[in-house]
Amino acid sequence: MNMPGTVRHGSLRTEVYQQLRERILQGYYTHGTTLTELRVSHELGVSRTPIREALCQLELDGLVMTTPNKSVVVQGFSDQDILDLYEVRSRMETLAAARAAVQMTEEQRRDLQAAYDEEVRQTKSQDGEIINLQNLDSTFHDLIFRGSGSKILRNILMPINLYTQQARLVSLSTSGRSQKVLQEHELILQAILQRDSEKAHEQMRIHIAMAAASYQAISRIRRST
Amino acid sequence: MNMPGTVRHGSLRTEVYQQLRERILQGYYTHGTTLTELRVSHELGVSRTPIREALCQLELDGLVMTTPNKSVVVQGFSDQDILDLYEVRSRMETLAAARAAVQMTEEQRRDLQAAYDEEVRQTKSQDGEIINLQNLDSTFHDLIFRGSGSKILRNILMPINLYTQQARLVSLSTSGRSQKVLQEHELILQAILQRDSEKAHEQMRIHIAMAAASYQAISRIRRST
DNA sequence: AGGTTCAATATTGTATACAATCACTTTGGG
DNA sequence: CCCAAAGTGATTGTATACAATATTGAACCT
Repeated sequence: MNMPGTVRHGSLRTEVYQQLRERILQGYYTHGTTLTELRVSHELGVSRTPIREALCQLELDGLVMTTPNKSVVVQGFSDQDILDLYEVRSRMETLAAARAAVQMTEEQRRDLQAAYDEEVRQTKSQDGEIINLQNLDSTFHDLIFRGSGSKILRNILMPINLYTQQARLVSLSTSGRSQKVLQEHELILQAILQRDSEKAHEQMRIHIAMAAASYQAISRIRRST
Repeated sequence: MNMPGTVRHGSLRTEVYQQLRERILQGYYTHGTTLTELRVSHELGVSRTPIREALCQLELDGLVMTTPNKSVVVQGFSDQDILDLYEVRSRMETLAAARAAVQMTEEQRRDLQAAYDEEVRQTKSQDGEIINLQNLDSTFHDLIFRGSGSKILRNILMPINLYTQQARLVSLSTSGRSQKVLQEHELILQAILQRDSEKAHEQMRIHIAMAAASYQAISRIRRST
């Protein structure tokens, strides 16, 4: 991939995978687009091999559909899919938070606190880009389900967390939402630090319900225009 | 893959993926085993290309861990992982069942009924192999989360359903469990056919709790021997 | 004119060749 | 004798060549 100046983390395959995922999630490749290996290969400036491997992974994510001997077609997420995503997240992340409150190591607790502090800093500063908040939000949730001590939960929530990016971009760009996210995160953090499973569960439920409502409100407006 | 007489469904990649997944789930490749591409390539009699692609997918499933320029190492599932799996399934499949009760089309309802009928037939007949019941059980659950109308739920539960195979093999081999599974499935089926979301939710919760308890009891015995 | 067949072309599926990287051994110096 | 460093073998990462399959379009028949 022709990106001089950037350092390659991991293999080309990984990079292509992330690149394609981002392009689908951000709507660059829309639903129904057929991706021929050669075309993508030219677009990204690498050979077909890493492209194919990345597409295999996207297939498992459900972001593309592949049928043997045919080109892969982009699936993407509809607004309804995003809402379904919140429904699933509500059930899974509440579980993760409840477990994290009990299971997290001291180091993981410190990391979570640090992630929250960074969120506060970025939100206060005027040069806080949306993209930063997006990533910090993502990291906060990431730390929690990593701290749940459940490999299964981690495996399920990791991709879901990525998909949520699409919704975060919309959600966080509305005025006031980032402030609210911060408050909700604080309550979750407190509950986890206090090792209060039930409270962590409940605060996470509220947080995700709020996020879902926020997204729904915006997508309704967007659709009517 | 040198399997004369067998018809190839889909590509080599898919077949290798399924083969490797099965081998890991059935404990042929145990936790910590390093899989070099060349070795697997020789074992299955295909070139490295489809092997690599299959390994990419297994990585996303969390069944193997890959680090750049190093061999992939098998992760597999511990007993604790299996129990965590039931915890997740309980939350996700109850949701799927509740949604399916309302969302399923008439055709999907007929298919579910047919799947249940087949389970009854196989359970009654003496030549009912465990492997058949395993697959029928899997199919029953598959139909439900496909009928939930949520792409996200489907994407999450499909791999989980596969992983549950490992637990089903253990669980269904205990005397009486298959009869109980049948009864529980009947109650779920009824609730869905009656379009009773709450009942479907509750019956699914009970079903999975029973399965979890059954697995836990067995794994405890197995560990003590 | 419309449909069908067959050939040409494009695209995927697989194998292999080559480059980059890693792990291990062995050799040279202190 | 021990440690360091280069070299060697093994293994992954990438690219490309070839085979199998699908798609397209044009010519031919009805």
